[in-house]
Amino acid sequence: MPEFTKGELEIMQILWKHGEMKPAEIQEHFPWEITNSSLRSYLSILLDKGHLTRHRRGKAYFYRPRTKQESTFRKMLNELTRACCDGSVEKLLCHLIRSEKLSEDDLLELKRIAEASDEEPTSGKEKS
Amino acid sequence: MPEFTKGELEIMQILWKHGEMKPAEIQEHFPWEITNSSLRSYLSILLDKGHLTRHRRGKAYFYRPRTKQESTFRKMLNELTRACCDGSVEKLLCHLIRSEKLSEDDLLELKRIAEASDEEPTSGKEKS
DNA sequence: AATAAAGTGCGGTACAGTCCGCACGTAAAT
DNA sequence: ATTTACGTGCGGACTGTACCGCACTTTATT
Repeated sequence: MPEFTKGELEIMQILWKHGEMKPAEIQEHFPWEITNSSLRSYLSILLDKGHLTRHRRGKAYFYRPRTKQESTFRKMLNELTRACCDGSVEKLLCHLIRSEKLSEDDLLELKRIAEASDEEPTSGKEKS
Repeated sequence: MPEFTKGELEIMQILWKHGEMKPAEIQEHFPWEITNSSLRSYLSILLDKGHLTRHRRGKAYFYRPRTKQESTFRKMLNELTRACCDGSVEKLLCHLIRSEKLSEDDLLELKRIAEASDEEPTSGKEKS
């Protein structure tokens, strides 16, 4: 149960970004060509799964996300960590830093964030 | 084309960890109950997709990963970043740090790694 | 009230993913 | 050479995903 299929995830992204939309609007923002029909198939599946709500306004339904981007992020991150980093967040960080995805600026930013969070730990999990 | 399906990814994990195994061995390490038959279905799919090689030893085939864990990591990370962090690695880092997944020790480690990579950038991507 | 435009519900096809049984091959043991 | 144990190949069933057309409903327009 990988939370979302490819198409479903696309829709969630668009909705997370724009907040509330009707099918035709989502269709316009969709990253590839798709008919309104297909799009609405996804929408009703997401509705069934409980990831979306909708309510009528005018003659169309407007869809709104019920599942938070944040919680999806965590699930995907957990999966990634489990699958490719043997469940270790440390390995994840190492991979991340060695992955060439980070620019010089990112590294400095990272250091800054780490120091800030280190000094003022608002949500740090205790390990010892 | 999400690279691997759930079942396929499980097998890749096991193989990444143990290096080379025959079906019966993989089956034992599989995280849930599955028949040898089903398992082998996955294996032949992975073989077709080119993610695995196999060669006979005794009367059984031994399977070995052809696709690297590292490259899978990158693809999954890209997808995660795109889907939940608007494509920004910075946001990914923020999410990560605020996600309560990191312990105090992790943060210190993070700072250490960041400093090390900062001083000796072996694979840093230029941004400016 | 008739029409046009916009939107919905429903159903349907095609293919991928998951799961399995069974007949056949192979190699060692008797 | 026959049996037994282990392993493989093949094909099948069932479910989910991706995708779409069409008939119907609703609202605004004239």
